[in-house]
Amino acid sequence: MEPSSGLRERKKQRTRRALIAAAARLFTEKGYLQTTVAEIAAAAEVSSSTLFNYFAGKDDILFADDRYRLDTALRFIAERDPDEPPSTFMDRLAEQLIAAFTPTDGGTDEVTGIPNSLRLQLITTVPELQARALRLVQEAQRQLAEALHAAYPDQVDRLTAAAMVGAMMGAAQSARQVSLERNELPDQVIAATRHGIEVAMGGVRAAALRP
Amino acid sequence: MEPSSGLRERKKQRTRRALIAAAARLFTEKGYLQTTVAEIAAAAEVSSSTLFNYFAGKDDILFADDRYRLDTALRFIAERDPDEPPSTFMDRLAEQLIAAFTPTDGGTDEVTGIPNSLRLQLITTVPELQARALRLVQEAQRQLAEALHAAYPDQVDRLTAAAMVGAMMGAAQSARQVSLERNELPDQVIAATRHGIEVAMGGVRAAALRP
DNA sequence: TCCAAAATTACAAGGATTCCAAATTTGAGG
DNA sequence: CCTCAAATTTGGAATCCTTGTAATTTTGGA
Repeated sequence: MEPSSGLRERKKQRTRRALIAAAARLFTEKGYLQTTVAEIAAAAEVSSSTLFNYFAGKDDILFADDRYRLDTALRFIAERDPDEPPSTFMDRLAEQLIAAFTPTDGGTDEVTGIPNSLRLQLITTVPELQARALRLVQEAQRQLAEALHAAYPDQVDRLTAAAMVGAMMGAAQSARQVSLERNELPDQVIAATRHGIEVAMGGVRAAALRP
Repeated sequence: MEPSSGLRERKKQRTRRALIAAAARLFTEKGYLQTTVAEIAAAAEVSSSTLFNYFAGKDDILFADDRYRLDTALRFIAERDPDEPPSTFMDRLAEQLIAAFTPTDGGTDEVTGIPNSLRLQLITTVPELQARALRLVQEAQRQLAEALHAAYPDQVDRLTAAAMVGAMMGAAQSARQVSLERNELPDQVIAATRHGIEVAMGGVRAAALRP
């Protein structure tokens, strides 16, 4: 029982990547709605049944690596300096979130190899995918808030933690959206996101100081 | 051509209400996923085709009145006292949003007659409906931000308006969610929402004062 | 009463998703 | 190398949502 080495495991990873790659290619060529699950499976040389073994649905293929991103942020919170006060920590977390929101540029996802531009275009274009993305963000917020409370159990109660995370993420998203709708350049999108978080930070800092 | 009186129009409204009522009843009795579109149509004594004439999809039936709620908030912004400064206006808007978030209690929706408890339970339970609700919230935020900017074109730019609305709504939602997950009473849910908005207001007020 | 517009309907088709049982492949032990 | 149990894959049926179309019915006004 080799958990991460055996042939079986390697083959599974290869199939998984093949499915993601096939989906990305077809979505780019024909669009999301015009691509059928059967076509993706065929392009990856597996049956449709197998596709559903790997992903819960057509939309899940695009969000295959989301747990990875979230884990990065959760680790950032968990591994904080135990002596750092909440107020300055929130400032650093803000920077971290800005970085996480960055994938506006022309790169490709580290884990899945999906071009960020494709993902972004699909999320803003296809209602079904926008909805999926929003659900993931909400779940991420939940966990971030929980981690924040766990990091400062005596100084930040669950409710305040949720409010702080919600304010930061909500402001960041809204501001970012405005910039994206203006078709601004990546640098400007990041600046807009930063501005949004900065607006929220006014209240977040105050909440972090008042235990 | 009587726009809102004729028999034709009245009959349409009746059919619409019948569909919503049938859906609400069946969702309550058998659950959302277990209820088919055909069953809803049959219970309302129309064909499935007609159901799709009235609603874009099964999930839309539950959100039939959302435009109404949003319009209320938009009117609140549009009809502000032209001389009121942004900072105090935002305080009043905050109260307004808390009220809008209130439907936690045991009442039923004014427009559709759907019990708030049913809607809330379904939204938190069925992923598809949660996603739909989140998309509606995002769209509402967009319009609120636009209205806010329109109300104070010289003092609140679009980006800051979006950030303010995003922070308030994000914080309110997150905090409310925590309270709901604890199965708290309506009063406590409202208090939690208020707390969330209060956290966000710290930054929002500052942004409203800095033109 | 008669007509044109508006609604409703039946029906077919396409596609996502679930389920299940059969067939295949893999890993490990002998 | 051989064999077997477990893990994977697969084909295919079945259900349901959703869209599109063309026929039919209903409605309001002339």
